[in-house]
Amino acid sequence: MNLYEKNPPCCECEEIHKEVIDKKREEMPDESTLYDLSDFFKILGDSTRISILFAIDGEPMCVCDIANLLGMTKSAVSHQLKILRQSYLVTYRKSGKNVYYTLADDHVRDIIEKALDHIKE
Amino acid sequence: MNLYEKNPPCCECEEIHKEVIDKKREEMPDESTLYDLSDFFKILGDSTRISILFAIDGEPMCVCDIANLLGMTKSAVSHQLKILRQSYLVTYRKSGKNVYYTLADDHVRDIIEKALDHIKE
DNA sequence: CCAACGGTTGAACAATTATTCAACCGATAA
DNA sequence: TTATCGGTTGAATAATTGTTCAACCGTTGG
Repeated sequence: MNLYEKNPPCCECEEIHKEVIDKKREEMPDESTLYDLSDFFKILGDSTRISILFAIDGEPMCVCDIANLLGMTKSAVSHQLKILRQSYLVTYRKSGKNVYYTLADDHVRDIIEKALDHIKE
Repeated sequence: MNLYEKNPPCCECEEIHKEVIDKKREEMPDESTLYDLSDFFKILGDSTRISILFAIDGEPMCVCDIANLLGMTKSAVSHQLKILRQSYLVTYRKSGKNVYYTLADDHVRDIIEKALDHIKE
């Protein structure tokens, strides 16, 4: 029997419980969903971005104020805001020389709230 | 007036809305909470770990089966399982030569479920 | 018009991190 | 006891990523 055909080169061990594997494979979300999910969590997985999200929750803040609040440079804040913008987690409104950022919707707040419950136990 | 005293060296801009900054500063969670939160999301921010969590949801799986299901080496899976263990997201049970992993509690499932709702819209 | 300021951006650098590789441990079966 | 197999681990490598730096854009006020 050809072992190579049974096991792809990436996996050096046998299938121990084939039925379990087959069942699980059906239940798994498709690959793109898994990537979207982890990408979403990756955005929240940075203390700077989490801090920004808390800061702009409720009343909008301009970049300069966020930078002052968090003790960071405008540049660093702006870079992170760009990532949050591209992920649709924040929205902004321009007013004169300032740009005011706030949370895009309540969805994210809920998830962060749930995670807060989790880490507090 | 001494600019340096007003603005720490890390921040090159003025405080535009001092009242807003002061108010926000009071409302912010303490720093350790922000780090714990981002650390938690960091764990979920990897497609391999998310895949593992989906795989071992419900019926427990041994490392070898997980590796086969995901097309990865035992080693890579084991490394990620260690991280998930240290974060108390998974538990395990030894049985002979095998180690069976499953979700530690329903909390994580809820958060992932909420995130799934978010990215699907 | 032009200088000043808030904000953005790209490149470079530094730090973090996921996977590979090889060696190892423990339990099982011969 | 010894060989085998599932699983773990540490070091090394490769890839990803956050911050800094410098330059730039658009708006405002002199």
